[in-house]
Amino acid sequence: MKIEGAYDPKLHEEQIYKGWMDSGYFNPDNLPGPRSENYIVYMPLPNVTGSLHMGHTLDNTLQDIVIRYHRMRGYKTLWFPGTDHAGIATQYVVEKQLKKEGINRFELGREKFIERVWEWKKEYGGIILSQLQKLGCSADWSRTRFTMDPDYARDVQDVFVHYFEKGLLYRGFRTVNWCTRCGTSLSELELEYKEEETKLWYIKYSDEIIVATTRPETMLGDTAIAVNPNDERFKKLIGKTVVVPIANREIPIVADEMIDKEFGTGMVKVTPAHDGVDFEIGERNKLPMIQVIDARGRMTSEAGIYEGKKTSEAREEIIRKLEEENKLVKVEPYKHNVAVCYRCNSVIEPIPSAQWFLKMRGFADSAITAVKSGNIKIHPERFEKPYFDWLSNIRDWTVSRQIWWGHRLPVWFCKNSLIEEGKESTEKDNFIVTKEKPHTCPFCKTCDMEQSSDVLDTWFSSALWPFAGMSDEDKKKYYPGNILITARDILNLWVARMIYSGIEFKKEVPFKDVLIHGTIMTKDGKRMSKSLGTGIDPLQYIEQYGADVTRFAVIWQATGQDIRWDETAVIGGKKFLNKIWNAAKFVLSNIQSMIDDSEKIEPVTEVDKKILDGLANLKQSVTADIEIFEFSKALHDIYEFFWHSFCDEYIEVAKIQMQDEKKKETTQKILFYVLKESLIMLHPFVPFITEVLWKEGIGSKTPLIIHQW
RNA sequence: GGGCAAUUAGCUCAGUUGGUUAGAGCGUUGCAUUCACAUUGCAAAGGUCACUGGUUCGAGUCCAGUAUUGCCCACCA
Repeated sequence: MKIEGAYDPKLHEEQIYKGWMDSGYFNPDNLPGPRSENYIVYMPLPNVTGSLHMGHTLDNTLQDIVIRYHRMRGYKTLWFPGTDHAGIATQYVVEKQLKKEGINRFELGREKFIERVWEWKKEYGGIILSQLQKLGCSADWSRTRFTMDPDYARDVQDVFVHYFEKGLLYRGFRTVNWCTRCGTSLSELELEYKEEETKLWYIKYSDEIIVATTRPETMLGDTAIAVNPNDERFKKLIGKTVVVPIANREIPIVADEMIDKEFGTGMVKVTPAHDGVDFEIGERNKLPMIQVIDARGRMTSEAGIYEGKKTSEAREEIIRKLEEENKLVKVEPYKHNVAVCYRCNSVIEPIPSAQWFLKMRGFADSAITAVKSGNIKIHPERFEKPYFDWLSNIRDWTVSRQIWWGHRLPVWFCKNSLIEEGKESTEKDNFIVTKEKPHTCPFCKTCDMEQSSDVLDTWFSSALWPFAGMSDEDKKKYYPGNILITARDILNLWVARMIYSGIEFKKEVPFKDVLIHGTIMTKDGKRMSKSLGTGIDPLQYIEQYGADVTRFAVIWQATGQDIRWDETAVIGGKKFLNKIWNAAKFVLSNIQSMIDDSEKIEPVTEVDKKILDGLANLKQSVTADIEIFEFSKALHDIYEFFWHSFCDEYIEVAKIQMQDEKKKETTQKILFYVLKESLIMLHPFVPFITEVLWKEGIGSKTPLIIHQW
């Protein structure tokens, strides 16, 4: 009983955490008791480049609550931690580092560059995980995985080969979203949109044909004009041809349902090589592709005299030329969204290239069924709608990336039958898919084959997180999990992909519940962002007030809606911890020896009865609330009970009751009992202070972390 | 263009299936107390529950519409 002074988290948190680590109780294999039932959580992978922000703090505190609660409830609990290699993001970070040294990755070469990334990972890659430990997260760190670990990589390659052999993965030459800075393709989920003030140029192709465009420079790659088949004005034009100005090429006029009669003139220039929609129109109408912009964002030789110029330069010159030729009939100011790379913010250029695609229809259906059938429940339910919408309209997923940091494709090309660049075959006539490097080339029988230089989209590997890279035993024992807790922005990007991957490879959904929590924003309702300088650093709170206060402040506000961060919740947390500490100090200094509370306490007075009833009711409601993920409500209720019912009312009366020899013993028992039970209920929320009081105040030999709820 | 959410005390938010004087944290005001805690206690002030209409004996709570704000999705070039 050495609870003295005021509570100082700095004196305890590190030591308490070490005690937990040493106990081994984060690992389900070390937990005492029968524990027949699993409770498993797969941590949403933080990027290896990450640093703890408010989003992580909320997300991981919630996960820690469910883990700690179920551990105390006697489950075999396992929280799988790890980091994501975050292909583009990490490559970008290391490239910036190189830039400071005055070199770029091409000068270094692929192998040396990857070595540098590994070095970077070794030095900084553990930061986010150690920050989660500071927060008190009770994940099983002995099972930490990294999505580029050898075991993980092997599983990723198996999956690739599996998809290919099932005919679900194909190579195609298509117009894809391309980041000219990163030099890679991107999936639609990796794009962000930025509003841009631009112009809509009306260009006259002939007297009858005028089109409106925001990108005049792509006209050099036009291979058709399209109109809506139901547009009476232009029906007579369908099937005729027209000459593209400047390029002087004859192109057909085609019909396509996709064309909006109301927009612009109702006629559209079709550039299959440089626009996703146009590519599809091109496919439907069997139009050729003419690539006028290259992978670096410069005009190609197909652009004639504009070859080598940046698209912006080419645009200006083309507009000038059109004016000279009287082909520019109107210019309107126009506002629209341009796609930018989610990592480097560069404008996305759709260009045609050979990529690998995963057929999504079947997977999407299985992911839809998993939720519709109730095998997986999404909370709150309203998030089911965007999930279904996205999966219903899904397109094949571009899984290849032209960067260096990532899982290299297990694809091998014959060196002697390589096909002209930009015209790669989509047939299996010059490559094979296999995990091991082949001994002899099946095509030319002489070369030693060359591995594809592409790597996989990062999400291809994170989609396998609930099982990839685990030991064979863990794969059997610790799948499926129970719940996935995350923010809404990765519901499709990641959660949906884990669901169908789990069904495909484990024949069972990876978790039963998906809990989507609110997003933490600034007090003004702005998104917290490092680059905008609007972020609030949770580490600063942990440093100043301790992890418990930080967790308290986050949960206190996490009611399910988005959170406008309220600084005063931190003050509230700090006061509450002080209250807990002092109440414990009072109770423990007013009892002579440790009380055996195993026998039922018989209340003597009305207040005795009231507090015991209150406690019993609280326990019931808190338990129920945690089960339905109402963590904030549970915390508010404990707070209310502990502060007002216990401290303000009971303890005050107890001071008087303890003067009376007839009531003294019962009062002491109740004080002790209510304190103990309160610590138990508070533990998942504020684990450090409760464990300190449990160990040093109550003097329990077994830690609170495994004490029965 | 479509969808979702929010609008309740000065600030940030609760308010379950419609039912007596609408709650909390922080802040404000007054009083008290060095007896676990001034990181305290007691008390108080402060709200036409965005607006309009409807259902009902009764609505912050249900329905319709309006306004404002935020988020997401979308192939209007």
